[in-house]
Amino acid sequence: MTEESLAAKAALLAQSALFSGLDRTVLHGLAARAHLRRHEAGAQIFRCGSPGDSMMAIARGTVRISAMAPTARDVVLTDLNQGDVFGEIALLDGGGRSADAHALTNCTLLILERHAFLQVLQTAPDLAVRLIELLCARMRRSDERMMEIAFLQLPPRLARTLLRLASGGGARPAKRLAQSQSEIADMIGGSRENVNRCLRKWQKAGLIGLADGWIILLDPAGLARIAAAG
Amino acid sequence: MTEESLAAKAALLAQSALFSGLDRTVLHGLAARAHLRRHEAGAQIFRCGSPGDSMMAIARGTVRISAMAPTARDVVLTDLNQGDVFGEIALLDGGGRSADAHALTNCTLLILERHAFLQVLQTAPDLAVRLIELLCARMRRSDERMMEIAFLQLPPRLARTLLRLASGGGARPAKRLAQSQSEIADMIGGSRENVNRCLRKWQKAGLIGLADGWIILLDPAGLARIAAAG
DNA sequence: CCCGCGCTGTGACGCGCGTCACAGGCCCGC
DNA sequence: GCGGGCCTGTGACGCGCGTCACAGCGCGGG
Repeated sequence: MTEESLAAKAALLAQSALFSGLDRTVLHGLAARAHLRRHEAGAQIFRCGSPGDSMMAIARGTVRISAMAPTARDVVLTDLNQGDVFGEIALLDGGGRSADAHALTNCTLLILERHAFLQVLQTAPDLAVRLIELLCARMRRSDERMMEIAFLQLPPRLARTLLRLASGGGARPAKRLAQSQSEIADMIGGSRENVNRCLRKWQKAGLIGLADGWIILLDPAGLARIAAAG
Repeated sequence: MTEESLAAKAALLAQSALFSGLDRTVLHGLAARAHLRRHEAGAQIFRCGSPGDSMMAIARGTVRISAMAPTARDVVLTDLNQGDVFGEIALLDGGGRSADAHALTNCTLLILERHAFLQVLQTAPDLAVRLIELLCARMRRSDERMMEIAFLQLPPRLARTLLRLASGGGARPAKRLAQSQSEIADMIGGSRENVNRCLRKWQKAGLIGLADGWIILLDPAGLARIAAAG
């Protein structure tokens, strides 16, 4: 392994929220043990249940985490981009993967193996604290998601998702969303048809615009009102 | 604070999976900073959204964690007993409580404040690793729960819950469950009426027995088959 | 003793939403 | 230009399940 590739890997690691700002020696310790892997668009990265003894940080590209129902339809849990990290749960407790991951675009990942990672973890309390924070954040998102699914009807779930896509995705509140209606349906665990009906109703009400496959948020406050309803 | 109460608190802490087996000095460090609190049966311990800067370990009694819908009905997330620990998420990241907690029975809790806990955490890598394991386990349970809610109809959810109550609750697979049908309905996020209908159907099919408010598991394998179905 | 209250047990009804079926528009490759 | 994708758009239908309404039952208290 050359010095350059080591520095390059360290730089890639430092891009992710989990590792940024860590001590240089820790970063280099991780980088020395990490290796790169590429996946083509559409390729399976891992599947739910398979043994997982590594975690990944995304160096380039986007990865979709999804879960499959025993029967047919599956739900998109989240899409991850450069700097995001995934697969850490299976790595940490040595269990199987709890979801599927596949590459949405061509992408290159930094792979950290379990035993190597644990070695570094022992010597780096900062890293442990970061991990704890990461897991807490994951817990909260997961809980929130669960509440949504358990309590909310389809329209409020849809409204929340539109607002989330608008604010979370781009730099500042984008108002135009590119995702297809069936993609959105998968995200909220609903059917494409009902998403369509709901969107058209909101279009007629002037809350959103639909044109060229774009969804344009005209009245975010109105959507927020729907999102808050039972 | 007397020596006795310190040792007593340390002993109580050591009962919980999170702290058991930790270094004595760490345990005593935690115990010195912990204090006891009692709650009467039915009392609210904290509510969702309230600022949380402490975590609790249960010294005695049982605590119910539940989440309320914006509208009326609320779901029981879990019931915790002696040795279990809760409220750690809010403590760790300083955010608000993500659920409600109230005392099911009279109970006494060991309270650990945020700043005190973080102090100890800095100096105890073992504790950090334990915490990471705990959070991973929570994540997995939470994910599993989410999948259940998202994908399964009421009958398989009910079957899973019966089996879980039977195996998780007592020493070895208890076959008689004491919970009322409305309690079970709250656990699975369903209506009391439908739980009843489902149970009676299974009774007629010989899978379970219903007598005196007890639910008796006659054919766990049969229930498992239902639990596995879509 | 009787009233109230919490539990169980059942029928009727309605709504949300998944599913099927189908039509039209757009784009890309042969 | 023409066929086959993938998208949007809509009507019809059915099922699951929540809700309402009500009846019987055991138990503890005034």
